[in-house]
Amino acid sequence: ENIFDRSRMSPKTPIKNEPVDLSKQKGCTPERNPITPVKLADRPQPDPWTPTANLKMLVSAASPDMRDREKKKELFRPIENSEQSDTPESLQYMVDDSTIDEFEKQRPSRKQKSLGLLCQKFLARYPSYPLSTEKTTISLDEVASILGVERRRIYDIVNVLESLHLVSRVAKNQYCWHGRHNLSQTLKMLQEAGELQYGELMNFFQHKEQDLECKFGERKKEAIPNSQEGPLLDFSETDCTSTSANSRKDKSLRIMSQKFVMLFLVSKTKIVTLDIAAKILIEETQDTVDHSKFKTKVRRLYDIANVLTSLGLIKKVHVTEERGRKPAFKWIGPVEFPVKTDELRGHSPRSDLLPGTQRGTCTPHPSCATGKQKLTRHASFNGAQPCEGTRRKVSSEPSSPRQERQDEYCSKMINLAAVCRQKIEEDTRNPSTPSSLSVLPLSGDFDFCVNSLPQAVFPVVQADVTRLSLSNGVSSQALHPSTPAASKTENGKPTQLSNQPFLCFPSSSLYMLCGGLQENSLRETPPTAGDVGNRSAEAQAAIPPAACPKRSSPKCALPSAAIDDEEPAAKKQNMEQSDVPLSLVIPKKAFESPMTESTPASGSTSAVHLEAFHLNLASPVASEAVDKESTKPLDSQEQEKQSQNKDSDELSSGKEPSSKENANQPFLPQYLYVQPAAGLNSFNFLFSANQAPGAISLAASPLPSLSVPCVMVPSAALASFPLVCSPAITSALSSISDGSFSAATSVNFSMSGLASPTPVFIGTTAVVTPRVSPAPVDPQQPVHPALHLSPVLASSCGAVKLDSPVCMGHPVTLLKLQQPSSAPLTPKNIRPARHEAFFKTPGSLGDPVAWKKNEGNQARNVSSVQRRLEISSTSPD
DNA sequence: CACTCCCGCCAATTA
DNA sequence: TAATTGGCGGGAGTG
Repeated sequence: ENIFDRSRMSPKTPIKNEPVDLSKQKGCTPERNPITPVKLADRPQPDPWTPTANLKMLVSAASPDMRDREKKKELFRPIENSEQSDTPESLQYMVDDSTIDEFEKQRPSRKQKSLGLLCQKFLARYPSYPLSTEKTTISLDEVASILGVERRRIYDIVNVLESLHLVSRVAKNQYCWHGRHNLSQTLKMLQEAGELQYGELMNFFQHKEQDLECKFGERKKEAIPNSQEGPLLDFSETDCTSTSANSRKDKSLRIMSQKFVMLFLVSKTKIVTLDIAAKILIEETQDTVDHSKFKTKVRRLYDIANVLTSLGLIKKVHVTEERGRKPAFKWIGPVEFPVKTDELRGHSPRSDLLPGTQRGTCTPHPSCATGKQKLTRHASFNGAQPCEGTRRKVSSEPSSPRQERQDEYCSKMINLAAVCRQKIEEDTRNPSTPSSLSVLPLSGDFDFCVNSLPQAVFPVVQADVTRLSLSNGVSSQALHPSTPAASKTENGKPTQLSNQPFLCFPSSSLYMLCGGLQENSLRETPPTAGDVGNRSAEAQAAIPPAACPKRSSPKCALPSAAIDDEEPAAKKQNMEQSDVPLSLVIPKKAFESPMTESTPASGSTSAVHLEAFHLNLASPVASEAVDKESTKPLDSQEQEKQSQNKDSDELSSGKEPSSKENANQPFLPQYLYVQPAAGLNSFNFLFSANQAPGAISLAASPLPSLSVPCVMVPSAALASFPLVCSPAITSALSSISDGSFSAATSVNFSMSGLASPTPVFIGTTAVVTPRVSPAPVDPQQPVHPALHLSPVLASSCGAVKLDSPVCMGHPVTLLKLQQPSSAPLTPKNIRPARHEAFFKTPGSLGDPVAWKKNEGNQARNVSSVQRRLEISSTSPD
């Protein structure tokens, strides 16, 4: 077919331009008709083709011509005419009608030009299972010319293939064809990553939102995983990548592709709707909600889907949901992979992944590959590991297993986040307000916020968690006395507070993210504690400075009340100190009851979910932690630091900000709050901006980062509100909820009214310890555990204030807080630098090492997830 | 009209 | 600086 087309087309114009021109020309082209007779089949019947055969044909035929043509295109255009004219066309031209029709046919219909088809052609050129020994190099230029397409299109294909390790980039314009040998491994990795992440979420969701689940469940699940996935992938693979280009690549098709695939692998149904996937991806990316972004994401997903379809991994289907029929894709590729994890992590993954990529260049790769590299890479590694680095990071290779672990944790975190987002999104959608996120005026900021949150938070969190025990908690404190945390603690809030992890609230759909705001630091908090921290916060803030305010305002609402009350003073102080944890919340009361209540009463589902969640997390975490530790000592440290930072940040940010003054408050914590409008099924998330930083810090391991403190609240519950986290409480909590949790404890939250519903609370920090504890030493491990969620009931106390008002109202609000304060909080180890960089903006930092990554990531915010991941990974020192 | 998604501008990166 | 990559979104093709 192609050939035909080519013959016709190619002669004329190579590719693009033609359409229009062609039309005219086409008229001319008639000649082709003669020629094309064959063509008939071409367009219309894509399927039929045999990829290879056609390809070959095309190639053979086209290649020569095509190449030239493309290049010539422009030239040709003019020429085309001539050419065409040359041919009988002119005559035909006359003929027009008939000819024209043919043209049309011939004319490359859109379908013919589709990326999927192009991909098939591309794939046809290479053996699915090339001899392991030999490597086939692919020249982009050559392929482009052969296939008669713009190079740009080839990039689209190659990027997706690269994400699956079917090819790897060797050098400029040069890719190495690996074939599908590694595909299963790659898929395993992705699946694992996805599962880890989303698994928890899944459970969580499932329990709670069964309803949603029905429809959404899958989605959510998927979504969750996705989010995680992204990161995971990123981490593992990205590490390198991230380093180099956080910015662009984060959003890259490559990453999106991996995430997308992860979703499928995670999904029970194996069906992923585009919208869900888009949402998920956006989340990760942080982008947000904008409709435009959504559209863009969808476009990209189509691009990816076309390639995956060509690979025979998915097929288009339609899913009928509430809203109606939605386009979706079903996974038709392999579902089970034998070794998955082990291999992946152990070696196979890498080998597979890497290998695939191949970069033989990077011998070192493995090491490099590992997540950390990125981080380190930046700084130290760059030089050291050129391999990948040189490459571009290739993208994602799955590099190291370790990373994966981290990733897992992270992913979990992420998943949660993702879930939240999804919910949010859903809510938004459903509800009247489509884009909840967008809702916030902050959009820009918003993005940041979001990004930051997720990214920073999650990743960070994980790392921390794993390594540190969440936040603060235990590990950090215990483990790292030296850490800032302690100091903070003194201030008033225990370190733990600062750490705070997550809170999950049952009901409604709010999402709050809290971050420390720069402002805080600015304003009030003098950087005392940790300049760095502050800075970091600032940095973050900086990025979106504008945003901050915005957010703050919105958010303010929420927490503010509660926060204000409590915190104000304390908070500020804390902030200064750096802590501030989640004061937002409130709650002392909560403590008490919460735990208990939560567990039992609360409920219900949510509680359960949470718990489950915890469990899940914990286990993985722990393992990961261990692994990581073993593997990466650095990371752990970093993580710790991060965690600390986070904690502090979180805490600080958490509270205050929101409530009161939002933006400017002394410290505003940054929160990201999202309300789901509609029905949210809800989750509410509360993140503290602070965390992000922390998270960032984590970077060390790519993964890790659960530490982030987040609070998720179910929308429903929100109404009541509830949650608060107070450091103090934490302890209580810990005891209450799970043991695990308690230890860490930092988290506290109380839910007020909601109790019943299910407030869930997840605290990273606190929890950690206990379970993990064993490994206390390694903070990391503990950390994971930390994540646990503990459901808490909140009493209605203070918490309510916070949220309810504000939160509830808006569909979504994100606040980004940067919270500098936090940094201060836990200054610990954290390197200031990072934070700064981290926060700062992307560019600014120049920091060395970690920064880079972090910065990059952050800077970009955009790509939130990835970056986060990256960031986290970065940490290493 | 909605869904797809091609096309290619142009920014980010790299050489 | 030039070339390579690749994000992004307009807007056209398709149903």
